[in-house]
Amino acid sequence: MDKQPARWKRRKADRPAEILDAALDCFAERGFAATRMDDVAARAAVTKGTVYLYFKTKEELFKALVRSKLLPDIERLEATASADIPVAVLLERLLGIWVEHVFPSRASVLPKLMIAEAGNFPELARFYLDELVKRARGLLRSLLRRGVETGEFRPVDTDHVAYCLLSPLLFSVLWRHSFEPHDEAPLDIAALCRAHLDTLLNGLRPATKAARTGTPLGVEP
Amino acid sequence: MDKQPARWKRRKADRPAEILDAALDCFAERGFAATRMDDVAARAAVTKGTVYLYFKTKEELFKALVRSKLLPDIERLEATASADIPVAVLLERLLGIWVEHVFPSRASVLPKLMIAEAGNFPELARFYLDELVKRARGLLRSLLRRGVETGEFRPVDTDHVAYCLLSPLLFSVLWRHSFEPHDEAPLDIAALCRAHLDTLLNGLRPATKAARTGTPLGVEP
Amino acid sequence: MDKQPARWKRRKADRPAEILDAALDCFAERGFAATRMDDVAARAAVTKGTVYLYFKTKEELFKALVRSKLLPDIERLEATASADIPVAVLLERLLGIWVEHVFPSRASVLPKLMIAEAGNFPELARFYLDELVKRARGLLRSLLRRGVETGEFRPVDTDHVAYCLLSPLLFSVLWRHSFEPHDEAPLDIAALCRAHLDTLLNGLRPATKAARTGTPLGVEP
Amino acid sequence: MDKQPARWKRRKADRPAEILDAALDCFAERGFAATRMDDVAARAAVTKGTVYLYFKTKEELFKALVRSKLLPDIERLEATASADIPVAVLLERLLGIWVEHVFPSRASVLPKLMIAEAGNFPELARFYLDELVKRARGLLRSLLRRGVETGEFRPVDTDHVAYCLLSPLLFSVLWRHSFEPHDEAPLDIAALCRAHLDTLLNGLRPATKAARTGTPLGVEP
DNA sequence: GATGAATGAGATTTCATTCAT
DNA sequence: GATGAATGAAATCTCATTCAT
Repeated sequence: MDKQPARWKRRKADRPAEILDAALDCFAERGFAATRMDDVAARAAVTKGTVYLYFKTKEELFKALVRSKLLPDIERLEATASADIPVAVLLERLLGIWVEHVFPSRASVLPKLMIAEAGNFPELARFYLDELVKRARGLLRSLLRRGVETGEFRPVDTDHVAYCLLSPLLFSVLWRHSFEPHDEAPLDIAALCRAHLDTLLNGLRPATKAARTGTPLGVEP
Repeated sequence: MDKQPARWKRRKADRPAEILDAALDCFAERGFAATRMDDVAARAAVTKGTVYLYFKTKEELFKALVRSKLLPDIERLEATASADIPVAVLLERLLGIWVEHVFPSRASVLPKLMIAEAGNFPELARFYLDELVKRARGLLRSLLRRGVETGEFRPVDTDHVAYCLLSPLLFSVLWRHSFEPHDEAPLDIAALCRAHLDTLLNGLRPATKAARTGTPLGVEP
Repeated sequence: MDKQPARWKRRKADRPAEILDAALDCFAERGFAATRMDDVAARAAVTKGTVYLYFKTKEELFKALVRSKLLPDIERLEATASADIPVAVLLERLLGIWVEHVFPSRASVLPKLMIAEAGNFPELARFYLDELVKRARGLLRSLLRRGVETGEFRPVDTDHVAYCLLSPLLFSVLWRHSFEPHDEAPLDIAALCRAHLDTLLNGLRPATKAARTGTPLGVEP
Repeated sequence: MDKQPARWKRRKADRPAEILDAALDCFAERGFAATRMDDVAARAAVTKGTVYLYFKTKEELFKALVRSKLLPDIERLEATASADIPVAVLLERLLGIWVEHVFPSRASVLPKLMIAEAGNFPELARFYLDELVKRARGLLRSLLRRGVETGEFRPVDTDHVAYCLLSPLLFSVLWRHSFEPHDEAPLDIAALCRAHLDTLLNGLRPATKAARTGTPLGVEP
């Protein structure tokens, strides 16, 4: 009577998605451990009990979050990379997607969360490694190999150059969700990617006759 | 008589350092939140009360840990970088230090911890940013600028290339403490640094006449 | 079309009974507190809401269960006991009913439940005491008194011998629902009742001259 | 400052025993499930945290309680039963101990608790069965067998008569902790044991010539 | 009548922190 | 200085109960 006036209003099938969104925000702000289920519930505008209605434990919530937010991105990147055009152009497009869509999305905290919590969630770490990291790594490696095979790039250790290709991208999202808020100026992600692409493609360009006379590493013995 | 004989009156002056070492291990394994003060105390072979004797709170312990473990490394790098030799050689040395000393040290978890907890420890994040990140960033930027000024490198956006230079190094320690244990093969840090240096120095090499006729980014407009 | 066709419009009148049966099973397996309304609903193949449609609270469900399952048994026993034949024969029949019908029935957990929860359900305890225990106790007492009055039994403290008569029967159902599953062999309820009846009737047989010369308790002073 | 005036007063090694006593009281009153750890803590005059300092979970507390309170009683009974005197005298003594020490003790709720919770604590049920029930059962069986062997008792199914011997004793403690508080008059445990012993010993007395002419069960076929 | 999404009070359990010894 | 028993606030998770549909 003097109780709640009007609960049970909504009855959506997207309650789980709403909760996942709320969880993403909370985990992004405070990390996994420091986020309370109450926080998630409050941000999703439901009660704690409702969260538990859809996710059996906090760990399951975290896992569901990681699982649900990742595959779209990697699939988009994979689709882009399958086009039959020069590798350099593909790389430019991939970095463009990163600048335009990956970096700005709220889901870009997930790599940080995964790195931080991999030790505490071995099963999830393996999932993330298999479904995301290895696919991305394989994608970059195959692009680099293709470039080398077609003569677009000079021969390099493609396995490890793939990490070099990836690292600044990973760095950008980590930085954004850790130190950027405390730094004087925000990271210019477009400039970073431009500089990265510029340096890398130059670094991979096949040696010309003239260039070949220089020392490979630019270091005099 | 039934007590410990005065065998190991351990040097009391070392207690704090021992506790910090224990804390480093614990935080490395489980992260900040999941580490209990009991864990730290047990690993330091003291009681919880003793930990509190030296560190007022768990947060203070974390801060002291981060503060105490960082400066040696950055100072070593700064010292190395101040030598008056070609920048390429300096970079090679820096990466050598990374491979030999930074990467293998237990303290290499700290970047991961800091990235994970920056949001929860603003004050510490600022300290880490000022005393470590900015110094490292400045160091790399000044090296790159010197390379450009002396003509050793072609003109580039040194501010952002500095991040590209740093990223694979950061990646290596993050990887080591997150996914490496779940991956098939361990990361070959030496190979990574070799590939990184190779690509980067090539990418920074001033354009020769022949090279200059190619498209800068290797991309046809 | 995508709903259930009107196949099994189950008789609505049976719902409460079905729920009570489900509740009996659940309470039997886990006890009152450890049984969730979800369990009961699931076993009755309805939803939780339906259970609440018929039973206002979990306590009411428990009370209704106890109330509904008991009277048939006691009434059967009372009917049997009213026959005008020797008490010894009556007792034999009563124990036969116990062996054949009471012990094997699912409702034989109820005494255990009542003993366990009497403290938490005073009102129900009083109901059970009045409607069941006292009636059973009165029945046994009157049988014993009749036996004494007719000279079939020797004079004894019928009030307390009634408890002795009852105890092994109670024991049998308690045992069945507590330790029997962990014991090596199941309880042979028929043998138990045979031994009980044998000992008791012998113990109640009027002393003969020869016997009377022995010490009453078989104990030499 | 305006905090607690004087905690940390006591420092006893018997804290665990105090908590067990408190738990016994609480479980006795409300059963296992309905007892909150707060209740136990409050009755032991400590805080919840202290209870968890000594007992890892509520289940462990229950197990420790059962384990700690039982062996003394059974050992006392076993010691008594080992005396080399007529079995009838021994039984009289055993029932005397029951009346004087077992029945009145607070620990006499434990059988009720064990019966109620055996289903939820299989491991504990097995412990109780092995360490208590089987020992008691074995003790009674061997006494009865000895009586039969020495000719003090007539030949009977000792295995099942043992249950008949035990049942009224078990009944007494169950009754005390379930329905007695709701019944008009308390159970006269001494009278019950007297009646039990009287009936049983008479029932076991070897048949005399005169008695042997009667029907064994007092029932005409 | 039946449903089941949602609630919210309350239970167990954890752990950083304190302080008498 | 060192200890460790004790605390108490807070977090996770459960579940009896409600009520719009």
